[in-house]
Amino acid sequence: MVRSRWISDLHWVRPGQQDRSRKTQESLLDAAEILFTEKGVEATTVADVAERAGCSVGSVYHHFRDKKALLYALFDRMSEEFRATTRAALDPARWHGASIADLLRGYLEFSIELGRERPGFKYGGVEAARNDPVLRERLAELNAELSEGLSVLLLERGREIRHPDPPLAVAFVLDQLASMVKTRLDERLMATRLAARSDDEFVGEALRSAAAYLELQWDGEQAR
Amino acid sequence: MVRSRWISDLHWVRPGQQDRSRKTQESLLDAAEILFTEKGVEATTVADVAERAGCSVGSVYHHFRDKKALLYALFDRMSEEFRATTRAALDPARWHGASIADLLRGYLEFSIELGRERPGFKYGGVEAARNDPVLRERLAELNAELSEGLSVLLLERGREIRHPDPPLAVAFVLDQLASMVKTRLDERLMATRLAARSDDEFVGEALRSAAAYLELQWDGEQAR
DNA sequence: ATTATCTATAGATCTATAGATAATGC
DNA sequence: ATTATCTATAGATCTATAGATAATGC
Repeated sequence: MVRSRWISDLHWVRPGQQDRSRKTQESLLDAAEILFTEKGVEATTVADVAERAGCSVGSVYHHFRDKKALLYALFDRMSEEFRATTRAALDPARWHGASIADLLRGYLEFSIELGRERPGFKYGGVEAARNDPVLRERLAELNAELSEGLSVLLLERGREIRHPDPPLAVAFVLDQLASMVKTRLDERLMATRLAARSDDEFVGEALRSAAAYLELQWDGEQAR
Repeated sequence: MVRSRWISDLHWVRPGQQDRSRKTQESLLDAAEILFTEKGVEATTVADVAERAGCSVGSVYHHFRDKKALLYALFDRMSEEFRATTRAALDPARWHGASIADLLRGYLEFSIELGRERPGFKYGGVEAARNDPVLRERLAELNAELSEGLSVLLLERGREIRHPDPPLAVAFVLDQLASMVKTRLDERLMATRLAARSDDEFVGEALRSAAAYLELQWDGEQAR
């Protein structure tokens, strides 16, 4: 039986068999991650990616069936990293004894750092995914996983919340923080009035806002 | 002296001299607004715009020097509408006697409605502007104008605010509401957990959050 | 007579492939 | 012998123009 040289019939990626092959493939994905994020997928030509990766156009098509396969492979790679990072971050053992305020601070600092380190992530994921229904769907799943995990951790600490509808309040506050981080990380958005303030100040006010909205009570208060 | 037939040397738009000319031009801008917003500027071809507007490609180039001129003209048209609408909305007379909560509710309902009616606006303006430095700059000015106006109205009512730093708090809360509305209006973003809730519930919680964060006090409380 | 529109196409740009050349590892 | 890379280019797509045709308003 003749097996396809490609991993998938839909979005073919050739599995590299030599070391240099895998290296080239990684360079291509690295180049694509930067260019796709900076200029968008459409505005980036296959020649741009090849040049940045230091190889030829022909090489790109040796590894990836077409431009879309390159995008999908990049998305896969980023998904895996994102998933691994958030799973580690959500590990309950890591948060034993932490308050809601601790959790939210951790979440904020985590998302800001992730977005700064890997611009491709921003918050809410690859810009590229916005115009492709399949990727959009998968992106939604990734974000849902993070949001779910955080929700559970927060609701376990529901005693701290005096807002009359904790599930609604938790959903709201997570959306709120995510939106704000996303806006803050996207330097292409209009410079908002808050952009001039430091990250510390931003995180501080965001926490103050969340605490006030959730009507958090700390342990001393619980006994009253 | 031979005068250019174009309004500007940079982004030429031919001033229509017959009625049907102006009509075609409007149809082209209408078509561009929809297509550019739905698919993005790059993914939209000049032929797409012409077809949607019900005219030929040649006609597009009779009215607009090139594709970029069409984008700029569209941006101009939207800027003017946006400016007129927000100026009317910010008219101090309109808000005489209103509390901060009234103002914020007005702002939220206004932005949601505007974004729904004219998808090109969303919140924060034309998607197209994101990849063009000139438009990005002008978009920032538009948003700054709205944000400035709102800030003034809110700070005039500073007595209601018990947050220790009212200017910071107002900047923060305006950014917060803008980010959330933008996220909510962009159906291409991942379906957040809040997406299932009604607009009323969304506005209600957003106001509750803003009031708690600003530590608003109403008149009855001021006297204490 | 002038302005607006259409059809047809030149020219530029980009994706993807064919075929030749170089490197790797059994 | 197989795998990876490069060069050169065919084919598709898109922008923009040239030149012919139709509509408008003095």
